[in-house]
Amino acid sequence: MALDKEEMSEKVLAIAEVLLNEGGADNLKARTIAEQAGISVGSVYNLFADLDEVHRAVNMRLLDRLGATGIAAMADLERQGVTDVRHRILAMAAAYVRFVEAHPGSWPAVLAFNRRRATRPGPDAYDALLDALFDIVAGVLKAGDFGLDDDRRALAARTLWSSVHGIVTSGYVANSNSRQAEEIWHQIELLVGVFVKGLEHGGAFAHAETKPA
Amino acid sequence: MALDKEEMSEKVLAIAEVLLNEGGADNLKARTIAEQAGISVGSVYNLFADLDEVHRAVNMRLLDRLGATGIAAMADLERQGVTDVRHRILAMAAAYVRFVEAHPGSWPAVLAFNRRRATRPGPDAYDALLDALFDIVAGVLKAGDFGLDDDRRALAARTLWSSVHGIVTSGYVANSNSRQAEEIWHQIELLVGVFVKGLEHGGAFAHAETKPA
DNA sequence: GGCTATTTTGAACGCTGTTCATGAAGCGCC
DNA sequence: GGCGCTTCATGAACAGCGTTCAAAATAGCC
Repeated sequence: MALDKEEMSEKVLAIAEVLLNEGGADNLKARTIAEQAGISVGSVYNLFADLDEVHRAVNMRLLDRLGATGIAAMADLERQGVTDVRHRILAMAAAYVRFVEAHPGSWPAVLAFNRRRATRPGPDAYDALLDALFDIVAGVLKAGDFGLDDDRRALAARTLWSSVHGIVTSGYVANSNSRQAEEIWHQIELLVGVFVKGLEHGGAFAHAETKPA
Repeated sequence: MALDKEEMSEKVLAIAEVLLNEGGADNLKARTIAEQAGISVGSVYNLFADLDEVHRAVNMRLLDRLGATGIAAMADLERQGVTDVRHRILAMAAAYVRFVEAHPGSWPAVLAFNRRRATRPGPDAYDALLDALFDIVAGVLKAGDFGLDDDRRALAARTLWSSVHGIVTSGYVANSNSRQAEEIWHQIELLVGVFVKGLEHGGAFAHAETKPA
């Protein structure tokens, strides 16, 4: 009859996700969660060490889902036979933008989340999820033949990711006007355009080219 | 003898900046400010409407200083006779990175700061400062002749800014290892390299090129 | 001095995250 | 059923937060 421990945890996380999405990190309150889940405040702390762990768990779910939609977008292109690198990157970026738009409140919370209390040593599951996202982008870059070694391609993937990420967050920190959505997309189109063109013309090694002059 | 109202406000802001830098937004507490400034809690609220206004004011000071260092970096290059666009952009980015590194705690607070309580209509002083930063970048792009009209160049400036911004924040959200500083700089070098190369080869109009095919 | 306007004050309010003694509920065993 | 033991849910209680506001102190003026 009563919910399992794990079921209740998921219920709590679902509630937490809605709260985060509606009002950001400040809206994640232990008493609200308890009330909506039909349990007591103390029980929340029985399932999770503190609210930070709840927030962290919600973020991981979001990152996980983002990765899944990214892979799905890739699969779609594969099915359609799209091989053009620029198009594929744009499709990835579009998936990212859609995802962020679908989570207007909780995505800033994902970004602003400061995990300074984690155990010091080594990368955690959080970083693992981010790496998985990088790998997807790196896979797309692999398709285009830019004469990049593995290290340089991975660097390019991270750079591209960070840049798109910056465009999206810069745009959404401002106002969520309808014009902002256009602005974000224009920036992404320009970025991907110059990025691909730049890679084609060896811009990734601009430093080495300039030096011997 | 006693401090002027404005002097006290500046003292409060100086204290607030230190607090933000040391412990982020959570470390900005009314009672701490009052204690360190030698006044009572209520007096803080006499100078500022609430803590958000204090935070906002600190952020504005930081953005102001960032703009000043950017202009100073530009002037340095001018004096040295550096005209190469790539070098100038890299110098700008370097100034930005140094600034962020100099404010490890308060810079995330600037970015995460959500100004949703401001009066709805129109851009405020906050946006004006950000626009000033954009203009600096746009000025650098103007030097290079990429065949861009004003709108497109402004878009490219915003894109470049957002991308660098994304690289820096992505890098710093992770861990502040010494390796991270290198990673950030490698990403910036690659970004600027492909960006300039891409602009030189008309990558900013990749969409128009691809369509008629 | 006295009178008024202004400013400073800190106790008090309502909210927060978090804890923990208390009690209820399950469970195996006789 | 009765009993001991463990496990878990509970919500009052605590410390801390931002913010307010009646009262006290101060400043300004005649």
